[in-house]
Amino acid sequence: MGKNCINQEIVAAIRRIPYGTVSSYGEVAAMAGLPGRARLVAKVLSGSGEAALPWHRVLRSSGQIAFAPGSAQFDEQVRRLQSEGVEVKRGRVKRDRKPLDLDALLWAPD
DNA sequence: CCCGTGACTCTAC
DNA sequence: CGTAGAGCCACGG
Repeated sequence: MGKNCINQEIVAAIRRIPYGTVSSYGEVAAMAGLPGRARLVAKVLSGSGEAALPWHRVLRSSGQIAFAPGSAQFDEQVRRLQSEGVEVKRGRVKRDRKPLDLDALLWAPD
């Protein structure tokens, strides 16, 4: 039953996302000990059907909502996020990304 | 076994 | 910003 077990890990990770904050599919996967399995997280989420699960706190790595703008699910997610005080603009949540410049790092004179 | 299909992500241009 | 390509994994035809 490894598959079901993995499922639980993912669900557990999603439950750990604090109120009023957001995470990404990739992050959730990593939290569940499954680095690189973002698509699996999406799969699990699409079939969980658990009302209590804070699925709305999971976004793309870009901060963009994964659903198509205007769709019922999109609207629902925006509503839930806003109700938690999360600011959503054009289907996207502001979140800071690592502005790491690997190129400059590698080419650094020393 | 190959192929298409996703609530995905990263790098390049 | 936007598009493309490649990588990723699980499932069903």
